[in-house]
Amino acid sequence: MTTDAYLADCRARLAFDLLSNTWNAVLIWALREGPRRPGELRETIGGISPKVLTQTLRRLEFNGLVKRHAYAEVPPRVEYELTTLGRTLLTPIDTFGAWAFEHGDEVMAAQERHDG
Amino acid sequence: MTTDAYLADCRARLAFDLLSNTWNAVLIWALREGPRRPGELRETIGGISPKVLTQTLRRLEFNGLVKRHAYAEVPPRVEYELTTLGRTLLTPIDTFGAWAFEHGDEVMAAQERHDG
DNA sequence: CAGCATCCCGGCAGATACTG
DNA sequence: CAGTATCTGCCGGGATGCTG
Repeated sequence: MTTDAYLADCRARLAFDLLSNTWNAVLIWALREGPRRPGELRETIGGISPKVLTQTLRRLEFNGLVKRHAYAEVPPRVEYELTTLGRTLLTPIDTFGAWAFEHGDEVMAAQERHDG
Repeated sequence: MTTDAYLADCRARLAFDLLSNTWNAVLIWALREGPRRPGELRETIGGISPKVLTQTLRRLEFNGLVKRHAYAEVPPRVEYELTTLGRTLLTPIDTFGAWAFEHGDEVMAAQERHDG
């Protein structure tokens, strides 16, 4: 354990706030192999509306995790790419993915148990 | 990277949903060393209201991450404790804590940059 | 002390329609 | 195709007061 405290105003909170949205982690992961266009992202992810996609990407851009590239063409072309900082989140995200892969069943079982 | 895909309906979403609340990760971390009473938790964490504390603990209990022990005493005494499943989340949480410790400044710098 | 009931607020997300 | 504007609903979070 590297963090000795974890309180209300702890800096560690920052990392969770970054991924506390429905799509943030999904988009970072979808961008892991390089620049992608919004259309591509919508197709590969599925279930995300164009508005929410833009909204989420801009939020990531605001936090310095994603860089936006706009090309003056017709029809317009835009690409989003992970920044160096954004790329450093891939490993932590994968840690949680691995956890879910291993323990997801237990969580769902507990949920169903408390339903009845 | 252990997860090959990360889409809208991916199981990895489960892990982020678990920690997508303001206090979930904070409470798990605060319980890492053993059972704690609500009063203790409020004191060590700070900035969380009694209602939200109970609300969050019950949510964790629902997901099988925390166990609640109630003792029939006067005044009433209650303790919350991490389950085996809940304890498996400590390492992933610490991964993010370490990330925030290392990259928190960069995120805050990016935020302030996009403000002006 | 632990916890519930109530009311309120803000942000995320979804659906839809429209602009360049 | 990319993005915006608007409206809507929902849930988490906070404040307050009351009960056992």
